[in-house]
Amino acid sequence: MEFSNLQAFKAVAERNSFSTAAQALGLTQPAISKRIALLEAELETNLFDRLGRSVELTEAGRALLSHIPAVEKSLGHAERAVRDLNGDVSGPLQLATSHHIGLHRLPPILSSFKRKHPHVRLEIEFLDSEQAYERIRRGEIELAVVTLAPGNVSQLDTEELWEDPLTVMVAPDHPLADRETVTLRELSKYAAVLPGLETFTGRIVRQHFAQAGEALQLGMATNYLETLRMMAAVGLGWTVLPRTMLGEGLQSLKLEDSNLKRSLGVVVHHQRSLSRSARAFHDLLQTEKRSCALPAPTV
Amino acid sequence: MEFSNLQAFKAVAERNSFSTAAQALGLTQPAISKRIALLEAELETNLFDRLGRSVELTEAGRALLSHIPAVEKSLGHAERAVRDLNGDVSGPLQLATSHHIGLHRLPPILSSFKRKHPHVRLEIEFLDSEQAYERIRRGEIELAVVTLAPGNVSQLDTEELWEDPLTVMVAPDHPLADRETVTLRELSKYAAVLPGLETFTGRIVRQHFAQAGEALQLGMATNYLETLRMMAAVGLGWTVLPRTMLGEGLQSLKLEDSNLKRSLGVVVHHQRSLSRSARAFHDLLQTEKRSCALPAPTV
DNA sequence: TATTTTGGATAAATTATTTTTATAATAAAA
DNA sequence: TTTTATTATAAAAATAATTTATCCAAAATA
Repeated sequence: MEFSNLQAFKAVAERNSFSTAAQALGLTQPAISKRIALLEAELETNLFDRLGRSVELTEAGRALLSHIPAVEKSLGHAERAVRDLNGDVSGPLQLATSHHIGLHRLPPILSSFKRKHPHVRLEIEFLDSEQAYERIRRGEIELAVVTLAPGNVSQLDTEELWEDPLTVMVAPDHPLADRETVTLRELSKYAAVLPGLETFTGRIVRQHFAQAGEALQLGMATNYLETLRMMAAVGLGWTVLPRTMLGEGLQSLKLEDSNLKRSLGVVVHHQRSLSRSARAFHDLLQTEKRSCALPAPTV
Repeated sequence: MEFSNLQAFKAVAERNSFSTAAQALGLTQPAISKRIALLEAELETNLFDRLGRSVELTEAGRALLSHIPAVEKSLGHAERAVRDLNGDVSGPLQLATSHHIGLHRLPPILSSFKRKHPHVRLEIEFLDSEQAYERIRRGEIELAVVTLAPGNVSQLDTEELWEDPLTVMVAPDHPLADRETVTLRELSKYAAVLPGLETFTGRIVRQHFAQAGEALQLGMATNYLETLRMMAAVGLGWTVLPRTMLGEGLQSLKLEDSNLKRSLGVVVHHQRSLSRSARAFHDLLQTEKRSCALPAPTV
């Protein structure tokens, strides 16, 4: 029971005529005859009585005709459901981000998105960058706004949204506090509090020291930058934080021989297609990036 | 959106694989690829993400899949409705008959039919034979059990069920009452009460007289045989009635030179197919005819 | 990292199906 | 009876679907 044959059947039933139905469908009369014959063979019963000059539904034909609207309706709904995805954006949006980005970068974007697409239910998960990468890879989350890994990562597409300069920070009573500039070697003499290895930020700093052949005196580590900042402020050691987090109780030290930075950006799967809501969010991020070459907000 | 393509889509979605879906449907993998491509072109959207080794529904695909059961259901119902016509007989049965047949011949058949097919709603219409013929011809009624027209009638199929011998009847006080036999010429001298021209019974009698070149003295006519019988009984004239209606207050006269008879039978359209209930009734009539070569019931 | 394996896409050839053209058959209308 | 209108049918043509063979990309394996 192909749908096109049912349509032919309906056209004939509505006109009690094969030939005018054929005209209406832009086909020839024998084509209609064949389609009806196909249905009749499939259902093993006649659908029309062939009276001399016209044609009339049989009992079986009437039974079938009465079900055509339901079939059309169900098919119409199915098509509608698919096409409606191009209309108003709705449905859930699974989004991962870091506490830091969620706190300092995303709020204006989220509120603008919520205004534009009020029917999207935002499901935000706070994760380390690496965890986020892994969940995107597995398709468990559509989109992440996190610290980008240096270099390319297989199966993922990334796009930088913000350059986030990092800077060394110490408490005002730290021995290095009044220095204009410091070297990595000098820093390596003092205790450090840094983000864990499972964050790209932590890896960036460590890699930097490793390349210079300098060791690190690691104190306790946490991935939550606000906490890190607090630990540095109470004097547990020097740390590296986004310059934008500079503020009361900490002062920044300029590195003599290099500068540190990380990229914040959006990560998606390279093959999986995005849901409408994810695509909308992705698009919004890009326009924000272009329009707002503004300085990042302070803490 | 042909149904077979939707089935292919469903098969792929259930397995996240084109090739195993192909196996399941007894087709090759490229055939499935093409069917999915057709759907995707029609809906102007991808239904699957082609990940390296497997395949996964897109948002559009998920939307479509959720509607497949409804489509299957509506199509299943349609097919079911047609096929169920071969099961239990039900629905309305439009049947025409004459008062006489309805009163004297049909009751046992109707009750047997009702017992066999309790779900059929009998819609009986009492009509003159000619009216019944016309309504059958127009397809307004499926089946009639009436006096059959002499000879063939275009567009209709008839089948005799009972031979109904007719006889001349008079009241006991009629001048011809004590005669053993009468001739048409003798009858033509007396007033007659006969069924109208619109009944075949009336026409049979008139034709008989016309062939013999004899005139008829017609009194008032009615088509309702019971009334005719009453009129003859009270002395309004001689009449012709089924021999089975002979009884108190009337006596029959044997015609010297001929004998009159009519056929009672069933009439259907020669091309239109009968509904299940009509076919069942038609079949029952034929078996009754064969089994009951019994004498007809008396008044 | 290189190689093999797996699964989908694609092109060409083949096969099936559908459609058309032309004609027959039939019944209704003139 | 002839004409006309309608569907059925056969053969040819056109179209569509399927298969075969091959390619390509991504994963798995060595």
